[in-house]
Amino acid sequence: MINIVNAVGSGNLHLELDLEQLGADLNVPYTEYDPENYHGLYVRFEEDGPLITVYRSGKYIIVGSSSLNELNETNDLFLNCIAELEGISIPDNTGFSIRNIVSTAEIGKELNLNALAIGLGLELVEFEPEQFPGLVYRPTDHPIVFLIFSSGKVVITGATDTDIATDGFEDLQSKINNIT
DNA sequence: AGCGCTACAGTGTTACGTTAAAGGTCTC
DNA sequence: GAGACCTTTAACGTAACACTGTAGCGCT
Repeated sequence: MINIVNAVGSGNLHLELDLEQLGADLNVPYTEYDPENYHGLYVRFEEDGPLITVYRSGKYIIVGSSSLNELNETNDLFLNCIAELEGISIPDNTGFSIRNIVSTAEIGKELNLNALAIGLGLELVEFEPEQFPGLVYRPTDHPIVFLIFSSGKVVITGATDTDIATDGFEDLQSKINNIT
């Protein structure tokens, strides 16, 4: 069982945007544009909600959603707000898609990371406890990366679909059971 | 003419900033 | 004890670098 903690998606409005003007015109409670600090316009619908970063090219990124539903709802809200603006028409296909899902899971037992590193294959593993306490595992059969901790907790990142993360984690569990 | 050095242009790479989780280490 | 930092991942555009190639100059 995996638990999504962060979903990242991106899309394209296919419009050249004046970010300063857009930030002023958008009917959104939180916007921030400080080109001296960063060249993207930050947009939020809630103080602690997902963050939308909009670029001059019309491309945008949404980060910080704790579910795919929240990610898609935020995208819809954003597009509706843009569509309300005078002189801007939103294309039918913004190409919005999920780019990265970060999730957590639990193996359910304490792990010996040194033994696990050998069992998983040293060429697929990075483990430098003096630098970072988690073991980084990049399986060849799944397009994801695992951060595995001695407590048995696991962070799964790089997935573009929940099925990819779930399948990868189930595979990891069975590998760990064979090793330990 | 040929070589070596310097200066500049152009290209390529990297960091930035954002988000989230995990747990160890360090500073205050 | 609290908080920051370390690591990973993805997207994005810009700035700051590093690096390479070329041109020009001076010396032998």
